[in-house]
Amino acid sequence: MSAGRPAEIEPRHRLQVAAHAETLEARCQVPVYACQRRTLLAHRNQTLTEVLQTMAEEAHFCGSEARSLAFSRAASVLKSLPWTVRRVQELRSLPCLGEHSRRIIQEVLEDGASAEVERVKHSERYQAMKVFTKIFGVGVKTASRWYQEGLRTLADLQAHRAKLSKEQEFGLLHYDDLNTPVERSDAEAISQVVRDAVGQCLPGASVTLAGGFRRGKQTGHDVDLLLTHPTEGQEVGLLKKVISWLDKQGFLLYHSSRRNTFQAFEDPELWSRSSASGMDHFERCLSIFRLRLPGGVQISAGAQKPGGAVTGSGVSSFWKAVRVDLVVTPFSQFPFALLGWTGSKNFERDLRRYSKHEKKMALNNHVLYHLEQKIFLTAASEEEIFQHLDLEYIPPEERNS
DNA sequence: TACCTATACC
DNA sequence: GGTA
DNA sequence: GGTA
Ligand SMILES: Nc1nc2c(ncn2[C@H]2C[C@H](O)[C@@H](COP(=O)(O)OP(=O)(O)OP(=O)(O)O)O2)c(=O)[nH]1
Ligand SMILES: [Mg+2]
Ligand SMILES: [Mg+2]
Repeated sequence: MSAGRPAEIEPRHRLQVAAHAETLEARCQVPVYACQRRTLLAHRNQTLTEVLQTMAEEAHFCGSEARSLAFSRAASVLKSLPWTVRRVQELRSLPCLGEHSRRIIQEVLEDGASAEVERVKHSERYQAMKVFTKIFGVGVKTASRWYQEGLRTLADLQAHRAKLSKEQEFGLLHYDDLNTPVERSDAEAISQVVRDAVGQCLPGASVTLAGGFRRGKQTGHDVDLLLTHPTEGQEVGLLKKVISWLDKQGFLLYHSSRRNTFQAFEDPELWSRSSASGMDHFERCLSIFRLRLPGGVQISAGAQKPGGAVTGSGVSSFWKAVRVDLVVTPFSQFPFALLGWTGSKNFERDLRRYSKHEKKMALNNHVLYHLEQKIFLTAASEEEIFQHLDLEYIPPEERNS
């Protein structure tokens, strides 16, 4: 003031929060692919990622998969940031955040909420679609058709006597259980039961907890388990035995096995499968476990659910239904299966997109193939797959993209 | 304007 | 059309 | 919806 002119700006003059964010923004060049980023479960932009995920879900409900993907990627980028976004300017150099995502973020930063997101959340269609798609066996198409027909609630479905598939019958019967978060302790209990089964069926075989729990999540929508045996070929036929053991012991409410006859392909473009030759390797089972609850615990029952006492809601059950995915894999493919089944889904998609576009390689749950050299790249661990792709290794806990 | 992950099975 |  |  006494000098009669603005002072030279020194670092100590800057607001620390903004300065910090700007420094980080300038220093961090956020990569476009999720598989190049480290994304922990706990992050600093929860409110913003939630609104973007709502937009992704709404797009999904409208059948706009590409739009859904775009909002989902935008959310994923914010999850990986080492700072809390406080001003929209901090988004300048970030990938996957375009006009629409920025506008929504700006609204939330300035007003605490986005009018558009609030409208979506309160819309009749969004709410009904959410209820219907939470039924196991019901996707957007079916939910959308029911909504079109004027149905809005689970009670409407029952009254309307809507035609249901076997899966949907099950999904409706166990609606509450299957939409109750699975606890890590539940996942561990189920893993142990499967370990016991596997120990009986094939000594030496292993059981590995994958999916969200391997990434460090405390709860999940299901339990993903990988089975293998260190001697290639020994795993053939394992799933059938394990299912039969579990069923005999009364652990299974439902199971649907699929023989995944995926085979090495001669023609690179033809990822052929050989149904002939009893060489069907990959075996999968989507099941619903009957998990015993510690004494007294109960989950409210919807319709007439066969889990304890009878009738009405708030009725005591002595067990709950839990979705369990079992996958048997030959030892040589185990690292690919583990990588593929650990997720997150965003991480998987970008691993595959990166492989194709940056490395001219094709990745799936079984193999990594070099499209030009026309060779399969073998791997004895997840680390080796990242090495083939010239990617820094990202541990499971940092794949929560 | 093309692309957006992968893909067999129920 | 739905499942991971 | 966002990127190349
Ligand atoms: N390639 C591919 N992998 C998928 C897809 N959906 C899921 N996965 C993979 C990545 C997931 O982490 C893993 C297990 O799928 P889940 O649906 O059980 O998800 P996750 O365990 O991550 O979360 P959850 O807590 O079970 O909801 O399988 C998909 O559409 N494509
Ligand atoms: Mg899971
Ligand atoms: Mg699963």
